[in-house]
Amino acid sequence: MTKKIRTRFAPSPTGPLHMGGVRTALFNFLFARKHGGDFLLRIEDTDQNRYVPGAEAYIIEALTWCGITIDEGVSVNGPFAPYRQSERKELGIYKEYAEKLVKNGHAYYAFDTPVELENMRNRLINAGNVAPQYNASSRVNMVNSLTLSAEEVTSKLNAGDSYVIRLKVPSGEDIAFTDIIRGEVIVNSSQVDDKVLLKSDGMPTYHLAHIVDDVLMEITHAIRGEEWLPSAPAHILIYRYLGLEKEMPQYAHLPLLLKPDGNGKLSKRDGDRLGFPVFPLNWTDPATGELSSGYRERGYYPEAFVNMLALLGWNPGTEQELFTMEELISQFSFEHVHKGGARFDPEKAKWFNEQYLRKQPDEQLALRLKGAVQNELGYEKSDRRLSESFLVHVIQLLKERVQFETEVLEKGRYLFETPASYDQATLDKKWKPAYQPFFESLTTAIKSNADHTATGLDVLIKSTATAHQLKAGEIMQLLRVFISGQSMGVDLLGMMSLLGKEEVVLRLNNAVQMINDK
RNA sequence: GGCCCGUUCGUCUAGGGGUCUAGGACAUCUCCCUUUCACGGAGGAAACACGGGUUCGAUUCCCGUACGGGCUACCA
Repeated sequence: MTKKIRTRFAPSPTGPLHMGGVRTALFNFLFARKHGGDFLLRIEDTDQNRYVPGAEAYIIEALTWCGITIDEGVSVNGPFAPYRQSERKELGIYKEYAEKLVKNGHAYYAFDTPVELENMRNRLINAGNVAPQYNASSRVNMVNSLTLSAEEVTSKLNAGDSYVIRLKVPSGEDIAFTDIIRGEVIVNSSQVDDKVLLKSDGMPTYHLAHIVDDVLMEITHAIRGEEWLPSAPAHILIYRYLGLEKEMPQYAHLPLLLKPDGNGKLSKRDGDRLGFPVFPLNWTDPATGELSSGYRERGYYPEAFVNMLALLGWNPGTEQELFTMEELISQFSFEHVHKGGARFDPEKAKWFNEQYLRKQPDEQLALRLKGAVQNELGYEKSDRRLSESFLVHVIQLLKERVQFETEVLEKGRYLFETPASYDQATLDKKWKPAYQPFFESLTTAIKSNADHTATGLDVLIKSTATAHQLKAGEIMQLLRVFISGQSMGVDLLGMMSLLGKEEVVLRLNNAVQMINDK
């Protein structure tokens, strides 16, 4: 009988969810869905000092925005509730497991004060040890249930002395485990310190908590970031000492997301520095009021964001680049997850958005554009520029020239507003007084012409040009500037047709007026 | 420093002993399309970190070196 696949994303609510965290959640989700399993969200709030209000809600909102649906967890509950470790602590489960380890001789009470720990480290450093550890060799000099008599320990415990429970890691023992992505990993236990399992405030550390919960929640695959690889051997040991090796999930350590430039992993600072979001959603730090921008507010489609993220460290083994969530689910596999870290490229992220923008139906883009136009330009409801036909036409003119919906109005402002100024460089370069009669008769011609379609205008402009012994090429650029104020932009004829006869005539008159005034 | 993990175009990556004259995408360059700018089309430049093995043959396997990353807390 094969167990039902169950994965979990278990973030710590210490701030907004980093895009690397979203990717970890995504891979957990994809793997679970692919195998018809469950995906859980567990909140690992065991560090009360780092707890940030609002972070948990942010995480849930971010995952929801991404389309990463949760089967069980803080937001939806489930058979293994509660899903918040601070609440699970009340169940006494962590202490129970920690004490079980003490009883079977694989963990011990340690009463050392912070000062004593500090002294120990300094002693070791002075002795030439670069990385001082609380381990098999140093613990013999410390205040713990291994060095104290049973009576002393009991009396300290009864007196309510502060203590932690540490894992008793043996020395010189090879610990091997199989990582789904990396294969066999072997570490000598001498490299592992006696990790704190239960803190003096009664809270478990991550090391103990994730194991207890993974077992209790019947997690089959623990998929997490590479930063956990060095402590994985300690986790293996805990499972072993708990007699739970058969229940141990398979571990998969994902490669990290690296900075677009320079060295190191992607951090919040890179976003500020290079001008791209590092977080899925906007986040305002409750303590400092500082705002970190999110992909959502930048105008990214969640589908584009997720697609981009999926391809950072994973590939389908084919040349396909655009995936729906369904396709990601059906094609995801650890065999195609990279081992090396992936440098994040903000340019490619934009490209993904552009691809998704083009897939949007014109009518929907127009509808959303309407909201933006109303907001910014505040037209009357009956204004022609708010009509669906006008807006859809705007979209058609601009759709393939932008990467974000917000750019439509930004780049196409002149489709809504009569220009207040004209591109001087083009005027200087192209304008000749001799052209004036042409523009005047073109204005008249347009005014009296019934056919205001792009092709109709094309014919009209060309014939008027011919009548003035001009070639179309000579005046087109000027016409563009007169109509839009700018030297470049959307298709000129399409733009004139969209604007309508009245507006075109108005703009042409304004332009000629402007020339005369100079 | 120690330990662990990694290393194919600038970037994300395909490829897992002969098919590699190393494929795709982003970015970049050139040309075409075009009234402009884009889009689109065509093309170009661009990579197996290095040194040893193993092998008839290594981008692919092994070992070193270099480089990069992570970890080295009563944080996760």
